[in-house]
Amino acid sequence: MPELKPKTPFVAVERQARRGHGRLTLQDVAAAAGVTAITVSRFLREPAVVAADTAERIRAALVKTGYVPNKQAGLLASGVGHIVAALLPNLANSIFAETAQGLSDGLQAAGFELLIASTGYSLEREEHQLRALMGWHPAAVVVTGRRHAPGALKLLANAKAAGTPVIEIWDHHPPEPGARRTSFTQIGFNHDHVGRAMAQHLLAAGHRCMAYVDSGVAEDYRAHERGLAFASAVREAGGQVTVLASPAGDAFDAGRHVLGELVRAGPPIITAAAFANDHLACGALLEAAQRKVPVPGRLALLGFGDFAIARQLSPALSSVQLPRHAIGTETAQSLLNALRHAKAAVPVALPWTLLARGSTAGPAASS
Amino acid sequence: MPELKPKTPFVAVERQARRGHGRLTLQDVAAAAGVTAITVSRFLREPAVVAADTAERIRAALVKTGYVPNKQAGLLASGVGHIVAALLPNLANSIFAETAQGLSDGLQAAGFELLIASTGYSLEREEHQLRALMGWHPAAVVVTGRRHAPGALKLLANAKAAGTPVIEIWDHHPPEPGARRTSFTQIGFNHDHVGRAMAQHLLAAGHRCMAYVDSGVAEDYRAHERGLAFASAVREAGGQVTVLASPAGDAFDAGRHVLGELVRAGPPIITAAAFANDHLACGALLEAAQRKVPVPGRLALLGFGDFAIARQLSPALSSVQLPRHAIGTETAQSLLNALRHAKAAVPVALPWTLLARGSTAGPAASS
DNA sequence: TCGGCCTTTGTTACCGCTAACATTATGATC
DNA sequence: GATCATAATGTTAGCGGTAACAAAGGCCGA
Repeated sequence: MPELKPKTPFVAVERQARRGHGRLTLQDVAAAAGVTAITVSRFLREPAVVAADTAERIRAALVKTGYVPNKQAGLLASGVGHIVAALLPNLANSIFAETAQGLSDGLQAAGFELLIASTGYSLEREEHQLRALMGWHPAAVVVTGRRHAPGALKLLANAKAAGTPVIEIWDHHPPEPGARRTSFTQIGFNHDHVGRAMAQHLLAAGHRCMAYVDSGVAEDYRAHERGLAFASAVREAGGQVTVLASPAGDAFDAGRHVLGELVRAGPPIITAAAFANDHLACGALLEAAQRKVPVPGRLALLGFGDFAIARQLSPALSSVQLPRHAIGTETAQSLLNALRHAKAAVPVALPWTLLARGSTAGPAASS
Repeated sequence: MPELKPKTPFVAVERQARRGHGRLTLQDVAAAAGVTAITVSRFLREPAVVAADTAERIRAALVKTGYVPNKQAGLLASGVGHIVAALLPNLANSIFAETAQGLSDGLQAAGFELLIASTGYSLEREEHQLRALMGWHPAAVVVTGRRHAPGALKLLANAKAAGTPVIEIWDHHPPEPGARRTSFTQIGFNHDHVGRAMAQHLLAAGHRCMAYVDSGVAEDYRAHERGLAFASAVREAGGQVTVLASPAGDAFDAGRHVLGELVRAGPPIITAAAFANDHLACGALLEAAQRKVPVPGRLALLGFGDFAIARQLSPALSSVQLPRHAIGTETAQSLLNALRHAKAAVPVALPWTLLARGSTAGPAASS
């Protein structure tokens, strides 16, 4: 039966065929199994629908050829993808690294992949990265914090409008009164609350004159926000607050350096300090030990983040334990649910705990 | 057989059109600019080739529509992509987090994206993740270490054969004599050398009876390898070595726990210990301080990794400084070069430094 | 013997973009 | 002004899959 292919353009200039990119395709597998591409495609997605013996041949062909499906093509054709794009300020910072790990853990189990980029806390870079990531048409987008460049905001709003879940992590904050912007699902905690709780903790111990040591990263608005809330709470209670900026560079060293300023300050002398993160606080704690500044007797120290080292020092550093890993896993869960049920992801306020340890123990030295 | 299937059925049942996935396409932009899709496509890739006024109209159309190119489609059509797939044991571990950050830094500048996954040190999970990542047809693949499951090895070999650079990071080791496997580009350092250097350092300080405290992660072959090399070197010099496994869980706590075993051991008593990482060593150092075990007088401690905390303690912890971040950036460089010149990535042995600090200072207590 | 229904497989078109080739407008050359 | 190189844009086909539809064959009851 000579295949007469009726309408072949006779002359047909035999245009230079654009050869494949050299990879194995469904066609190859299909040929090896004696079926057509669509049957293999079906087998891969829903093995039950192909006949048992065909399935067996396909299975063999898959193994023999070592076929790896091209997800670009699959996504293009079906419109459903399995990429989640995530933007974090920094991957090296233990705080975000654990969140990334949590995300990865939660997503991998469900067969999603993580396309990740870091912004270095810069909104400009965030927008740029976001634009690049959106090109992959991710199934969901995860960004850090609720502040974004206008262009980024537009991209996110578009994505949301197109049904792509958009989640803001590491924050959980009521919308600003004036702001007229699309709201996205937030998974994290309220930094104002944490700042106030830090203040309460120190006030309860009898401190009146305190300091907040801000992060060395100027763009870390969350640390700044905690500082503002801390200061408000202290002032409302009739206390005084100094806000110190910590130098850039190694955070332990920065903390050590800040300790000098803290003990030198006054009158009135500062009897307690809250820090933007545990590394700063640990640096100060270590420096205090070296200078024989009694902690908490002369100066109480309160960290943020409960890094592993915090409880190892003596006195142990009081700190705020955060759902670092949980932010990642919760985000993954929320996101997967949203995708499964085609509804918006639900926001989650995650719990944090202020752990009172030695560095803020007992009533303040009234000295 | 229903001979020749003539041609189009005239009436053409107006088959349900498979509408687009709702996103903006090149067509839309082209329409807005009064040109065809290909012209916009060209403009995006090589602005110089379109006429100045056309370019202006296209630019306007792009802004107006807020177009984001579909990279799946682009990659499918052109075969050139900008995804780099990376597999790391763990993203939360500061050691790999910094490498991830380095990779991200190096790649983002060149417009590449990072598709990342973690293996939890499991070769099985590695193979699984790798298979998933390969489906995106990445421009390059980065894996950690030189040990892989057979299936993973096959995938990597296929990728390499297809011209995709494959890089193994965090290791740099001559091929095993017997092993018949494709060799991949390695960027990292030789763990045997480090293990031996650690031994030399302690031997030089006069220690004869020592311990190596292995990682709590059984699958971390590199830590194990350093331990073996350490033990060999010590024994070759006539010393004795005990290898201790550290308990799983928090590494500081594990280190604290191990310290008890170290001081209890003997006779002959152990006068120096090398650790699989700085967290373990710091735990031991802190515990020693608490128990009033003189360091290095009674017991010298040597870490690995030079984590930020190491030099903050007193005595400061001697440790091995690693190119954590550089492994990432070097890998990115090597990979970009390889892609640009279509040749294999060059392997790189990166430098490390043993930093002698207080915890191993002076000649050993001869006691 | 026939049609109806189900199971299994195949055909066609299309996802959004780009390589290769084709075409048209423009200017330079003789 | 005819010829040809050049610049700018358009046309067609195809990347590797999948949705929608179609068809072939088996089984069944009437």
